[in-house]
Amino acid sequence: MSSYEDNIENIKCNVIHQDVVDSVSNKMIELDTAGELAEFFKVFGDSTRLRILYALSLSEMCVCDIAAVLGTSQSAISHQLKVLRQMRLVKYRRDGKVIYYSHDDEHITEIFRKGLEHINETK
Amino acid sequence: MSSYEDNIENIKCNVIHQDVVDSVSNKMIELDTAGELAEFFKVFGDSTRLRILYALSLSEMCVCDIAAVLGTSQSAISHQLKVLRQMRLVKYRRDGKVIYYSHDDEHITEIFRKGLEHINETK
DNA sequence: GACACATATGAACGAGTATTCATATGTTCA
DNA sequence: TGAACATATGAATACTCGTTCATATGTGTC
Repeated sequence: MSSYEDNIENIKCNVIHQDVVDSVSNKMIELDTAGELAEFFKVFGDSTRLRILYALSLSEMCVCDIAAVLGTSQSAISHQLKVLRQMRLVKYRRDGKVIYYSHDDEHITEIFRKGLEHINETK
Repeated sequence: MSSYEDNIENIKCNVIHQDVVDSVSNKMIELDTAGELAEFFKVFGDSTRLRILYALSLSEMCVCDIAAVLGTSQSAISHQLKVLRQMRLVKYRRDGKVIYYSHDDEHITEIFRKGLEHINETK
């Protein structure tokens, strides 16, 4: 049993193909852009938000109605609508006490469709 | 100051438009499906995974090369590749000691493109 | 102005998760 | 067989995030 502390530095990961690494690095997405993109997709990564977006693809709706359809508390819906608003995925209009939400992005439906295609294919 | 404990039940959220709620409920996405879809999009909600997927869209790569391009530890990359594998987003082939990863889904590029369109429009 | 109601929001709590560290597995080569 | 290396993985830690609870804000009505 030899002391492995001496050469612990050797137990690491080396670049195998420098040409591939260089080529990919040049065309690589910016770290900031990847961050923004991740933030965007993160919004779709929660079933409550997903269902809100789906419901709104069917009809403009007020907060109480969304809560009723999803069977979720008004507060939870409201918190999530704030996220969707900040991501510019939904817009709203006020009519008296009631606030109506609707989609604010034409990509949502397309992204949904691609996602559904994926999970249906891999079953 | 009256006791509000008596009618605290009244402070709640009521359905405003029963017709809309019924109509949307009928066409609503299944809870299970929404869950699966959320799990799928959750994968795109992390910048490390996003950058791995982006890198792989440019070229098939081994784990060490991916780590080099991203400037991340081999272990972190390996953990995330496991997630991507389980989601059937990447596949791999072994060549001796080296394992090469590549895309396993044609929807990835499309979904990326839609996401980028969104964040570019809302700037 | 007082009340009812639709919606928003801050704080707290619990659940989930990305990374790190240490180590295991699997393969090549001598 | 044993050293070297590419990759995988379990456990621990730190951080993020969704919901709940309590309450605030804003609007219409009497």
